[in-house]
Amino acid sequence: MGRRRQAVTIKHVAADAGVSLQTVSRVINNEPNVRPVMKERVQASIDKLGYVPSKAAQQMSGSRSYLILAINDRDLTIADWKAREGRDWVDQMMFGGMLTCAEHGYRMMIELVDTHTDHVERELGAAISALQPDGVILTPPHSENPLITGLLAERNIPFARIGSTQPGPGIAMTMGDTHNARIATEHLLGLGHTAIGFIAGPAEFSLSGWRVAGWQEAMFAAGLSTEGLLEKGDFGFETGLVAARKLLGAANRPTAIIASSDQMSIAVLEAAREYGLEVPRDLSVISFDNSPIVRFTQPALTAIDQPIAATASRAVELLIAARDTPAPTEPVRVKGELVVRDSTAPAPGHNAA
Amino acid sequence: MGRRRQAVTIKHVAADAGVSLQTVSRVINNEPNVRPVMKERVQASIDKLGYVPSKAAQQMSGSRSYLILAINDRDLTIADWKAREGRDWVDQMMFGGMLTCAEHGYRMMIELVDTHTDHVERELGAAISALQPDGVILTPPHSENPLITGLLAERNIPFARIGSTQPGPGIAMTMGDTHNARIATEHLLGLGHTAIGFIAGPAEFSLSGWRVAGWQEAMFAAGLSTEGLLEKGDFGFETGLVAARKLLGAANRPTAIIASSDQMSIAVLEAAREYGLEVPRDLSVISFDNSPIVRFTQPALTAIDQPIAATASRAVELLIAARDTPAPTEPVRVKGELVVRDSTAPAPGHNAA
DNA sequence: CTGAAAGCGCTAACAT
DNA sequence: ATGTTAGCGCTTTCAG
Repeated sequence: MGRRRQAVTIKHVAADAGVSLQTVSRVINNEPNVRPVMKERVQASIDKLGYVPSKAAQQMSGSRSYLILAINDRDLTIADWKAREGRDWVDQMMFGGMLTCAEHGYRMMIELVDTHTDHVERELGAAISALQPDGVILTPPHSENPLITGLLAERNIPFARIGSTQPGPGIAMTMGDTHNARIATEHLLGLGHTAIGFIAGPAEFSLSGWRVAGWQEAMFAAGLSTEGLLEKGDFGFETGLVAARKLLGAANRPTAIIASSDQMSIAVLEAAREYGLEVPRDLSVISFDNSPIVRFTQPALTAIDQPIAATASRAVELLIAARDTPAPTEPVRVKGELVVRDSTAPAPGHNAA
Repeated sequence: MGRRRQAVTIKHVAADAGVSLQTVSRVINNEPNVRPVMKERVQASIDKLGYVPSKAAQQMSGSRSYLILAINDRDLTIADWKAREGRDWVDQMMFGGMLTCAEHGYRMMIELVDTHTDHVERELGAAISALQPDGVILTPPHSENPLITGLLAERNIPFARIGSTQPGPGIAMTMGDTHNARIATEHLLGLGHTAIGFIAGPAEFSLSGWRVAGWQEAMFAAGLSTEGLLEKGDFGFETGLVAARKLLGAANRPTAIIASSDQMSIAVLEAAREYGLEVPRDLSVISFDNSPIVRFTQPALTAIDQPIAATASRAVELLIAARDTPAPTEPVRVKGELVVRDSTAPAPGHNAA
């Protein structure tokens, strides 16, 4: 395997255009102080020779790496990939992140990092030393891990924290969980439901709490109680089933349930079947995530669409801009929206408006 | 934004261990000609200082980039991401590819390239010039594009062609399509079906033909005709529906249909409904791909699981090994398997064995 | 506005 | 077995 050197380098371009390396460099980086004539001449040579600057060399010489690193939880991600249950979080991150990166001449790379070990710092530190990314996107549950945010801050690398509103270094971002839970609840209120149950996600995720808050706000605003209507799961089917059974087995059985994940919503469907309840006639269900499978459940699930792609895209923009613009100090909010399908209907005995 | 230089470099390690840069380099790369004592001393310094070599610098100095590029079709991939219909091809490639890369200290990056333009060479050439990957994984329909394979061969970059058995440069790989179609057909034959329809994929994909071949082989071996039992789609729902209607509307209606994609299989389910046929009582269906949604259709689909992750993993291994071992000359075959669910049953009027 | 020089962190090639 | 030298391709000083 012969050594593979860059086919055409800045030198070739410089020689071809009859200018110095520096001038070519200025043209590449769109820097000032180049006469239009020169710029044109150089650009012509670049096009002619098909020159593309080497990212490694650019990085070496102390400029950018043109790399954004998206950090995901290793165990969760691998579990999703193995299970093939349709969770397309990674896909949607790439969708939003990669394409926006490409627009700016950047690339995005996914990096899996263990949350639960004490090697977090070693793992992330190694990735950063090896790759020297220009920006990092943190996803829950990494977003609020002080070991991680601390390391990034210390190394002076711009980063976005998706699913975190805490103050501190890095760009805080949310997908509008409170708002999303509120509009889901309001949708049900509008259908005449008054007993609306909620299955929350695990406490390690801040967004679990925000969603509960949105639901409670809407309920309180409607003058309704949430007493005995809140259960908790871990986003998975099993715990969702337990939670759903509790809700449906209670004396004051809700006529609608909002579950904080698609798997837990499917569990609600299952529990409803067990209790002989027909969805949506006897029970309305709203899901969170809106991953591909929700269109194929029986019935298809009304769901809050988490704007993962849009958020990743926004994160990339902010990270790239962070080079010259100060990062936003307030949390950046990218709101989700409700996609109405067949799992929601007027409350039993309620005359539709 | 202060300049971010490598925190700890090979120099620091060399100084700390009291050896030359070269010795440290040798230890890093596990090269011979280092006394165990030295090696230990250097390793101690590396661990102490938390040193991790910069990929950019390694690449610059003419060694590896430690990067494997996975090329996917831009339009198809973006369409999948947009549609969110559960196609998890990219996920599964990352699953297999990334993890295997990580085991060897490599990373994998997804790159989207347009098939249908004449910029293919420019686009891919640019990615290669910028990134200098140590290996490239080609997926259909890129795998047999001579513009692409030619470019890669010319630049002397090891590459794998998934879904291609043609001779020529690069490692040819298949997911056992002929075999897979055969076992699907045999499964149906075993259930007593004799009229087994097949909905093929588009001709641009070699694997479309292989699958047809596997089906035909099995049919012929059983002494059955395939006359009027073959239709074609483009892997999508709409064309699948047209094909399914043709098959089910024909005089000699098949009692079973194999469709070359999940979307087309869902279309078969839809068409069956139109014709008042109950699956699997009146019609058995086998799908290809086994993406997440097939478990949620009514009924859940029996499907051939395409071993995307396993194939990507194998590709990475072969690519990394290509540095010192000659690449395999025969096509590498990673077989899929049949996952039996609820869409297949004995043929009408057939007594189960 | 343009160019020349120095160096980023590492490894290949050549000493020793 | 170890060290020295010379670059890789680019950008950042610093001179003109």
